[in-house]
Amino acid sequence: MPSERTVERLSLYRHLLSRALTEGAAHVHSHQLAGMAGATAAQVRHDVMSIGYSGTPTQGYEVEKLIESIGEFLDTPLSRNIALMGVGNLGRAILSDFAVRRPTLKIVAAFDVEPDRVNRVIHGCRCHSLEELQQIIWTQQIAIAIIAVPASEAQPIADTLCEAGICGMLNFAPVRLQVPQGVFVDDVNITIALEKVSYFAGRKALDRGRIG
Amino acid sequence: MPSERTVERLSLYRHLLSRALTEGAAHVHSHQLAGMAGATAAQVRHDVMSIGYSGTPTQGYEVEKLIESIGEFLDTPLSRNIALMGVGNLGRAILSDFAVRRPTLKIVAAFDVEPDRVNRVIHGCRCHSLEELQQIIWTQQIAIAIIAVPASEAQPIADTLCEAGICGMLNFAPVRLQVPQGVFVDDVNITIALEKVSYFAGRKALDRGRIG
DNA sequence: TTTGTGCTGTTAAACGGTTAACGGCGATTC
DNA sequence: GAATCGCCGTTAACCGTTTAACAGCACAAA
Ligand SMILES: NC(=O)c1ccc[n+]([C@@H]2O[C@H](COP(=O)([O-])OP(=O)(O)OC[C@H]3O[C@@H](n4cnc5c(N)ncnc54)[C@H](O)[C@@H]3O)[C@@H](O)[C@H]2O)c1
Ligand SMILES: NC(=O)c1ccc[n+]([C@@H]2O[C@H](COP(=O)([O-])OP(=O)(O)OC[C@H]3O[C@@H](n4cnc5c(N)ncnc54)[C@H](O)[C@@H]3O)[C@@H](O)[C@H]2O)c1
Repeated sequence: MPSERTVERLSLYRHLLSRALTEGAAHVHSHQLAGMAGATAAQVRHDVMSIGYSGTPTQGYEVEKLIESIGEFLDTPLSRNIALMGVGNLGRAILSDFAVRRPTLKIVAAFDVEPDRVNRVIHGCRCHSLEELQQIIWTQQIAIAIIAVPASEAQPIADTLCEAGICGMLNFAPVRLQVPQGVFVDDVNITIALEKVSYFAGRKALDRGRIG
Repeated sequence: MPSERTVERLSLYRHLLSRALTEGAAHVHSHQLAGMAGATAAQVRHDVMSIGYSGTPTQGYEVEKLIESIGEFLDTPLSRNIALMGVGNLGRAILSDFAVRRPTLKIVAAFDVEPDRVNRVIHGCRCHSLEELQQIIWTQQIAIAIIAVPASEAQPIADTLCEAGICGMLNFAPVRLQVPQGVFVDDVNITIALEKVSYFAGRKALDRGRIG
């Protein structure tokens, strides 16, 4: 039962390792990976141990094998298919980002209410009307949804998604969604993140004598 | 010295309280605020105590006063002015969001290298060339920056910002930035967030018998 | 005025996560 | 082949955060 933070780090490790692999690295030491990830060597070793992989002394971890082990641990029995709810400014930005990069997860369907968006292909992803939601989620085996609709629509959309059998959501709307147990929700709130940065930047600046 | 989590919750409280205020609520109880924020009543009381505000028994917290107290605690001596680096898909989405909503922080200047974006006003925010960076950061008293440039440009941009005296950054590029001590960086990585959702959604679904 | 109720403020305990320490082993070198 | 070095795996301690428990008080009702 790993913590959320541990899962986040493992995901980060995998991305860093994939990049290192393309740069020709066959082995990495715990302190090297820690340096890339902004963690400590002890934490890396602890995380790696928790997924059951083992490196060798003096050689470190085999990059390819470690990537594979993280995948076996992180990649769930759920399908990798994602639905995007709301193809507005943020939704289109996310689609464009996924079109360029190729993560382990894939956005296979988008949904919107605007008639001029429905049935169009945006950044390689088809946009559907909400009536098709249930059927497409079933046929495409979609388990995860990204919520990028206006705040007032977020809860109704979440309800619909839960009824359709969605298991997890990444919510960008500044609302705390009410979902039944068994559905996982993670919030991304840029305003809160900015206020956090502002607070700690101010404190750090005071310590450094930049201001005050 | 509050933790990052505490600051995030305080910021969330303030937004919830502001909304409650517009809906006519003059007082709130700890368990009510906890319900809105997805926390526990004990945690709310603990957080409120940490900022030095006190409510009254049977009445709870005065919404307006509590908002004010959170503001006195969170709002740093830093100016509320933010710079946006990179006016691409994500940058424009963020600008449009800030143009609609009115948070405590404000994006007062944007920067890009594309000639057709420079000197144009996008969602009410003027886009400048990088040559003007240092001067505008000084004259506009900008302390915080949002990084929405391609991954390959993120570190150079971060270096430039640090030299210009920026105290904090919110980084959307999938790179871990190297910055001097005294500069606070927070990362928002959508891919990692999605993988986290996928992992825990899969686990929860297993527990609920939705799959497997 | 007096009593009762339910909330807050505070302190303490429990929990989880991070960090440190150390034994063991593989590789390398002499 | 032996010894040395350095890194990994594991356990334990430490620290911080969350959670719980309780005393005190303000308001309402009688
Ligand atoms: N733009 C950003 O950078 C940003 C940042 C943080 C949070 N957010 C949040 O993300 C959400 C979307 O932001 P945006 O800037 O893309 O807004 P937007 O208005 O540009 O886009 C919203 C889209 O959702 C569609 N929509 C409306 N109701 C719908 C429904 N019931 N079902 C499906 N689609 C529906 C609209 O047609 C529109 O295309 C908002 O809640 C916003 O607060 C945005
Ligand atoms: N689009 C998303 O939803 C999303 C999500 C997560 C992360 N990201 C990350 O955010 C960053 C931006 O994403 P995007 O989709 O907006 O990319 P984009 O290519 O659409 O926009 C990047 C912008 O940065 C500008 N730019 C390039 N070099 C610059 C420099 N040196 N200084 C200033 N501006 C410069 C470009 O001209 C362009 O306008 C990327 O690192 C991306 O990986 C994007």
